[in-house]
Amino acid sequence: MRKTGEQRREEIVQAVIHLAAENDGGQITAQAIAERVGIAQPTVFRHFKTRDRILQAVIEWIARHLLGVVGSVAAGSGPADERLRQLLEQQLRFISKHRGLPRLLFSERLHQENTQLKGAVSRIMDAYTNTVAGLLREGIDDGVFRADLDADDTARLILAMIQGLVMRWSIHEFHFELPNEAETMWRLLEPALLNR
Amino acid sequence: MRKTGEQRREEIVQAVIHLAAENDGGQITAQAIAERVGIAQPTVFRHFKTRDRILQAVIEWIARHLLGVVGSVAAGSGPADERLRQLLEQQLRFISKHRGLPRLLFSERLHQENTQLKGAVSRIMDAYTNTVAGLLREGIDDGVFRADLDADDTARLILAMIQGLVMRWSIHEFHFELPNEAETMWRLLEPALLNR
DNA sequence: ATAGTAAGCAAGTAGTTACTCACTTATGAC
DNA sequence: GTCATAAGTGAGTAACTACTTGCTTACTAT
Repeated sequence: MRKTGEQRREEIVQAVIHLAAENDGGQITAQAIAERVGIAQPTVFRHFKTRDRILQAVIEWIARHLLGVVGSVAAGSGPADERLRQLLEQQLRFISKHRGLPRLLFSERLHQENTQLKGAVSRIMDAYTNTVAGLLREGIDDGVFRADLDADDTARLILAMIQGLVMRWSIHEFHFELPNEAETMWRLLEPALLNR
Repeated sequence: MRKTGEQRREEIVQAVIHLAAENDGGQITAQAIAERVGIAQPTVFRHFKTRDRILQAVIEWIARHLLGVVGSVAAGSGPADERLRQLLEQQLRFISKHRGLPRLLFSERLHQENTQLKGAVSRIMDAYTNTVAGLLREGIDDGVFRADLDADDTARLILAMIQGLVMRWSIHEFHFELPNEAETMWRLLEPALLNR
């Protein structure tokens, strides 16, 4: 009876995220989680009834933090194009500090194992898209972005680019600096988005 | 002794691709493969020594066909921008006919289980990027595409966009027409790539 | 002090997995 | 015809999985 349940639950969530970041083929099993947290395997199930509940808590953690970054940058001040650029960079910077995130969010394994999680991921992606689309609409109204942009389509494509980029980073075992890619992305996006 | 080994191996590869396309949570196990092919489970291992060998053969099949599409369109005639547009559409059309492909190529499950496969996926992505980059360079030389484009960076981002798009399609359980998205993509890409 | 509560554990269970073994049977070459 | 070869099978097995059970121990409120 060393720590409270809440502390342990947080530790377990963090353990899963760290395990996902390790590419040594280690699976995210109750045993592996327990070893990482420093408790016995059955104790894991004292804090979460089932493995699915653990993954659910992990997705919630990711959603909270990932959308937190996006939201705070998008809601900032300054011209829309500058905020979008900041959003890209801050997002990539955050992900690069939490290597487990893409492997958890985009692993089909997880989705196959738990259909509920697929819905949760969908909802995160939708919220993300909506935030970016709102930022694009602001920019269109202000005359910064091209008037003929479809805000939703464009937001979805920007998200797709980030996803694909992060996946390449993950497949290449994090061997390049993810935040640097924000500038590369912006070089492609700028002439596509900006008015004139 | 109904069929030859080669026939059975091809059937097994196809079974895996079809199993991956099913979103009912079914796993790609030797048992599931055997049932689909219509043989006993141990017979699967008569044709492939291990499960990894099966997945390797599957990745090879995917590489051959996926890169076949890209290569034939890229090597065609006509202006580079038209060929790139065609490439996007044909690529998405091909993937939409083989729903299992993204779930196999991008599933972390596969990568965690077998590091060799990760390399194979990397190689497919590199070959893909090189083909697109070549097409971009042609267009730049012909004055169709902007001269200040970095062909490699741009090719990687286009691939990333396709990957992210296909992933959204997969997460949304194939509920939208993938090939239609080629036009949406092109609307964003055109002003970013074309000269003037 | 003590009683209730909640965290902890050792040992076990049932299910699933990839893979093996000993054996049978179909097919094609001669 | 026969015989080597290779496809096929039923019946395992060892390893791993999520999860349970019964019991112990630490902390807290009174």
